Amino acid sequence: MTDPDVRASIMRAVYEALCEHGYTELTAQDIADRTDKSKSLLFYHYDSKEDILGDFLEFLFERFDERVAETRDRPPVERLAVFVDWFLYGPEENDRQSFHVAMLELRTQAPYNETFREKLRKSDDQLRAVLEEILRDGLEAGEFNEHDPEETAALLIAAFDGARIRQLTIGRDEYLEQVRKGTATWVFDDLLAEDASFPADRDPSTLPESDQQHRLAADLGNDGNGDADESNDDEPTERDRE
Amino acid sequence: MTDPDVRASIMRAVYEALCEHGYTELTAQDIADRTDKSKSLLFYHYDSKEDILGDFLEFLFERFDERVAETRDRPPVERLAVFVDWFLYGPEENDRQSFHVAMLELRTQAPYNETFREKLRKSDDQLRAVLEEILRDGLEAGEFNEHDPEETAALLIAAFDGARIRQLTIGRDEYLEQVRKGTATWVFDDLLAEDASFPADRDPSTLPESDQQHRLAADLGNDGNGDADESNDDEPTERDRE
Amino acid sequence: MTDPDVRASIMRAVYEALCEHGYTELTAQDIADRTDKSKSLLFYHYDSKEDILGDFLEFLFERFDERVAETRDRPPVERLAVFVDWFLYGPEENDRQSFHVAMLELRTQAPYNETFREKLRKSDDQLRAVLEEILRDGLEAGEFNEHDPEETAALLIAAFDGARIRQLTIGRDEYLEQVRKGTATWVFDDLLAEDASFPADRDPSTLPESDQQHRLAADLGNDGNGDADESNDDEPTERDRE
Amino acid sequence: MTDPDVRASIMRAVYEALCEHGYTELTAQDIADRTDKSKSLLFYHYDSKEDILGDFLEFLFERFDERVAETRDRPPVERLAVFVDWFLYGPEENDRQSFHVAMLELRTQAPYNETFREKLRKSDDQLRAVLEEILRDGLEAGEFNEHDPEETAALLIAAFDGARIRQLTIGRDEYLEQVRKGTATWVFDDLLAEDASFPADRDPSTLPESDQQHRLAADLGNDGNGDADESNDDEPTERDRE
DNA sequence: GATGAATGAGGATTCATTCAT
DNA sequence: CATGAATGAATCCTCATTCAT
Repeated sequence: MTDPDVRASIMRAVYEALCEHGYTELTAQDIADRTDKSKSLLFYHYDSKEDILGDFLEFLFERFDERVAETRDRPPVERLAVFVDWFLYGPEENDRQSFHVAMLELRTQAPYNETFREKLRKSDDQLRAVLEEILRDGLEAGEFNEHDPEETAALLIAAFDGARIRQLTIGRDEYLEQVRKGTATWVFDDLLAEDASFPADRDPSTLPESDQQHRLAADLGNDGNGDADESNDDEPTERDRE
Repeated sequence: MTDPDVRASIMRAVYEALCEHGYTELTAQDIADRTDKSKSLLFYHYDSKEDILGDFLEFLFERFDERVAETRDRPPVERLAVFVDWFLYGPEENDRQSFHVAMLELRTQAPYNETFREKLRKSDDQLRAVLEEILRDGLEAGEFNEHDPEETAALLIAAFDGARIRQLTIGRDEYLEQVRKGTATWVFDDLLAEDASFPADRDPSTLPESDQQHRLAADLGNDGNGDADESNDDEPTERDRE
Repeated sequence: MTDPDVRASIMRAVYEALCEHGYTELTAQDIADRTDKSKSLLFYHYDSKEDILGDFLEFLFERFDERVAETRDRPPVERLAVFVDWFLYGPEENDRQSFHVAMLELRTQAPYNETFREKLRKSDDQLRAVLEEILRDGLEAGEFNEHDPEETAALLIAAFDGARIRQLTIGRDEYLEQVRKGTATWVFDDLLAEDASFPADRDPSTLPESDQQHRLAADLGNDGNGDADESNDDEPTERDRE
Repeated sequence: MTDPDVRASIMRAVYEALCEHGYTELTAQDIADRTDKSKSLLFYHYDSKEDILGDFLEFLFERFDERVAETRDRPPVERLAVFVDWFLYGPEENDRQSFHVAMLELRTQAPYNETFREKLRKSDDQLRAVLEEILRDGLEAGEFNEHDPEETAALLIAAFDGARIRQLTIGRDEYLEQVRKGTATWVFDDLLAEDASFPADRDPSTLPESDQQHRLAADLGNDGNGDADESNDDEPTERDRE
């Protein structure tokens, strides 16, 4: 796998195929179908289907890396708010749920798959590191009250992840809002120095234009608003079955 | 499906097969193999493999129902501690990880499966109801400070679930302890009236003898320490592949 | 199989199951479902599914026998007209097509099944014998011109059967009318003595009230107008798949 | 399915499998076994077993098309005689009965199968068109007396088809001769202008060397006298059961 | 007689992966 | 590089038939 263009086109195909079929129902053919190349070629570039997905995780990780740096110059409170919104609501509110569902499926394969596990660990480490950095910066800047950044980061990430997962799997969208309010009540209100306050209600208009995942979609060469199913609410999208 | 014994034996087979193969790799044959009956019989009792798993979720739900009542007579603070320990650590510390991993796989299929979704929703509703009940009881008993039980329950469950999921998928056991401490710091310390305090460190010896999931194992007719893989730590168990 | 009531109820179940599922898709369960007894009992009374169908053919044959006698006292020309209408249009015009389609499927199994073959031969022999009898009676009565009854009977039955089959299989209803007119033109017009004439157009109102197959339905204990699909024309009924 | 050779080899395998197993008992494996390829390959080229059979009907239709043209330059009376012989007796007298039985089974599935129905209709339309053409040509050439070609064609085809079906299913070979004589008596003797006469007895020696179905066999790449069962008379061949 | 339970022997279809060209 | 063709190993599910009660 030398040619970055070929890789990019495969990665994009994987992304789209995951959105439409989910991970469990994903076939090599599904990926090839979203490429202008043949299925056989996939196995020329990769040793196995698993290998392709492994590289996809790597690809995601690389993109994430690039994006994180971009928010480094913002003040800690703002970065924290962006982080919360990004994690809890993802791109375009409920958009791309199907992709996140597929990623969730993939995550559940990590216990059985060394490669997946390793990549997801790197990703987890990095995610916590970013949040810890924000918290530490806030401490140093005197914007946050004294606390243990590591412990707090772990709690917040667990809470956000848990909320997102329940929303994605059982379609309970209200979870997101409840958990957001819960973190505001129990954590942020105490975390922020007395003069500051975490926005009680989420106001999307204050968000920076291009958040992380918009960028992911852009990187993948689509508009982040492709032909994948996006509807949601009470009835999660049925898997696309050919 | 009239005979409860037959159902029980199938449910147990499903449990064991899930532990050994995970959900994604689970075949009807795997289930039958853990029964003294033939594969065809499964389809005599159930319409499809999916149907079997659906009933398994129902079965789990029924057991859970029965167990919850048993802790009702304890004081709220104790119930809360039991709840946290049960959720975060599950039975026998790291035991039966493989089962929980499989359940996690199954949960990720809910977006594609109406039946799974519905059962998991019932389960989620009940779980939150139990925690809210504990919180409300504590408020009424004056053991807890004023707070919004619904919001708090949602936050705690999300955090516990998220921690467990990360531990299960990427094998980061320290997540559990970090999140436990985080909730103690940010939530429980404020929640409990001044004279009470949430145990800073978890001490298994103080736990009541038979917690929920020991009971599940017992219900399923095994010792909760069966032949399923149990090793964990840094390297999650590889799926048992025939 | 001693009890005639049991046999009758099974025969009726076979009839209904054939109407709804066709022969190829017919299962022992389908038959049992239309009985108030269990599937196992079928195999108590019969050695095999094939055996059941064999007895069903026998049953049909017995009914047919009884019916034929009833028209014996009519004049030959009238009997001939009834025969043609009965054969070409069956009961209630296009009704019970599904049954006849199933019987056609069954007939095609005769080459592989000694029992079926034998019963169908008996049935064929009898059918030709009846027509020959009519033709011979007409000859003797001077109502028909000189001809070879055996040869004519064979031709007519082949033509009627072929027309019916094409109508049933490819849904070309016009075949029936064309063949009826064809036989009138080429056979009946020459067959009938100069003073008589075969009705050029078929007029159902002149038919005797209860023709053969109404009786079959009645014998089977239903109204000959059950819940089986009856629609037809250009698009033959799709098989009922549970 | 681009390669015509592959298609041809599959079509031939279908033909042979149909001869040996009949339609009802035909499995994908039976077809693959008569190929030098694997069963999976069938599903690479076709979507389903049904799809294969659908294409087989199409294939037959194409062959038939080609053959019809070849007799176009003969005089109407001769074409009529060839038509009758071909239809009533098929290739090599009683040869390939098993194939025709299988086709009959397939025809009875048309009511349940849109694709089969459509192809069989095309085939039926063409068959009648050919006969009507012969009759019309004979009228124009003054070789046939005045009549309605459409009506006559329908009658003849119904009679021939009905005769063939009865012969195939119940093994009454005499039907063929009787119906042939019947048509001669009632139709052809009147149809032909006074100076001509339809051959009273069938004399195979006068038939043109290569009739239609010899050609089919040849097209299919075998000698028309393959290893399929051919015995007949009173006891139709038992289906070949593995 | 009657039945619920049980099963063996398929049978259609899928899919990751390989290979000749 | 690229691909169409090819396949082995599964996998779910069906169903006639049997059997213990």
